Amino acid sequence: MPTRARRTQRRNQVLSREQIIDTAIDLLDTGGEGALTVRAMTDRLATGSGAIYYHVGNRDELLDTATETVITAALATKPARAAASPEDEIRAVALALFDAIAAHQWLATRLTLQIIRNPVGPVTVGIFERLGQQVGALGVPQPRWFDAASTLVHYILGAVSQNARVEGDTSGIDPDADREEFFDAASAAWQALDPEDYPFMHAIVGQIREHDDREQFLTGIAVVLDGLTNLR
Amino acid sequence: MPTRARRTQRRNQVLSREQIIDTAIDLLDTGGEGALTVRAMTDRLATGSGAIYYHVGNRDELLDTATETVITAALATKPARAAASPEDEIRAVALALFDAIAAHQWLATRLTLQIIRNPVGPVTVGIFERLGQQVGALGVPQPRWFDAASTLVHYILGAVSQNARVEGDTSGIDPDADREEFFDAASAAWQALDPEDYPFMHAIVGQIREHDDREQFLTGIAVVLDGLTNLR
DNA sequence: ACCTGAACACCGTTCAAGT
DNA sequence: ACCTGAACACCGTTCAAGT
Repeated sequence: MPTRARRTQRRNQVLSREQIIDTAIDLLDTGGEGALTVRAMTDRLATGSGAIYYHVGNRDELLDTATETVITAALATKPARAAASPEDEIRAVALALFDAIAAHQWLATRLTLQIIRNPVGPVTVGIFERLGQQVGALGVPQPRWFDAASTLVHYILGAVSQNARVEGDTSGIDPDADREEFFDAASAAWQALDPEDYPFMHAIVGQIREHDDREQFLTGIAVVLDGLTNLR
Repeated sequence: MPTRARRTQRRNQVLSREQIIDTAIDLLDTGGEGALTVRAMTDRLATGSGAIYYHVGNRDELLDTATETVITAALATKPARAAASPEDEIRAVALALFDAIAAHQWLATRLTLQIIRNPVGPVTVGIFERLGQQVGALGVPQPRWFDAASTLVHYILGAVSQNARVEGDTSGIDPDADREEFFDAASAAWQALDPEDYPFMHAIVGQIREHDDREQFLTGIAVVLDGLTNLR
């Protein structure tokens, strides 16, 4: 009769699941997916590998839980105050995801993976519900709600994933300088393409150089929202 | 003076780079990214690991080359005949990518990865050029070409990636039966969600069950195209 | 020039054993 | 109940050596 749970555990539980997830996220942020090794975890947490497996099952589950933690936090942004338009709500969610992936590069791959194989988890459901609740107010008729929400999710996740920066090679010292160099090299390469075969790339090199990822993302959302308005 | 290259090589070159890439693609298609191991390669090709490294550098490069091969082939679909509309052209490219990922599940992750870190390679450039050439005809003004093409690429790759099926667990015997079961379980889980908290998910369970991925994809493209028309 | 295959450093995961 | 850490099977990659 467990009316009162055994109060003193055998030993102080020194390792919590939460603690494990937090250091996992830390390792991922610092060195990308490759840096999340069981041994790196045991070093940081000063335990044996068994201790980790006692709490988390396996590496893949750890990755999924880390994803869930970050995304849930990102979605927890308060639904704006009172009179926000559906467009504003959608933009808020989209930008929250954009920023989450900017802060955690490894998320891009993992997020897609989770949506593919765990349509029932809090990540997939959370994103769909949050965005989906707005499409009605947007003027989309009921029978098209799923189509509309899917289009939004596809665009947002696609854009956000492709804006993630290079993973693994976080070895480079100054991230900004890296980005500059990266772009210089890319521009040069685009310029070098045969204009006969690649007229479009030639026409837009300048635009690529000057564009701002976040602004372009918002433009894309505006395009999709506009299109959804005409969905009958 | 190498006016005429040494005609007889020391030994018949028995292993070609192309051959290596082909078996890599085969392994990937059969068992997902996890199945592409150097040892599996040496078994299939009856060589030592060194032979493979002589031709390809490393595993990551092999994965990239495989991606390049498949995507290039997919894009090589002839640009429809004469009078195709820009919308038709875009749809043709989109569906080619859709089908490529359907046939090669591992592509989803790898394609995004390549676009992120190799903006200069044939994959990124090929996709952008092919789609981009149409946005002018669509009525998008020059200064917005990059925005328009990006929106298209983001949507298409997002949608196409999220339609990829579960990787790794190709262990299940009958893929169709699997899909059925998978959907039944998902539907049940969605039904079980609290309708107070998840009104949208409840409203669309039926739509999810009945929808067709490919059709929905085309709807999404129509939405984006429609939105692009108003991009000034 | 092209290939062999042993060797190396490093993985994720398990499990008997401890407290 | 919670943790330890040696052991296992398996990785990707290198490299001296062969032809």
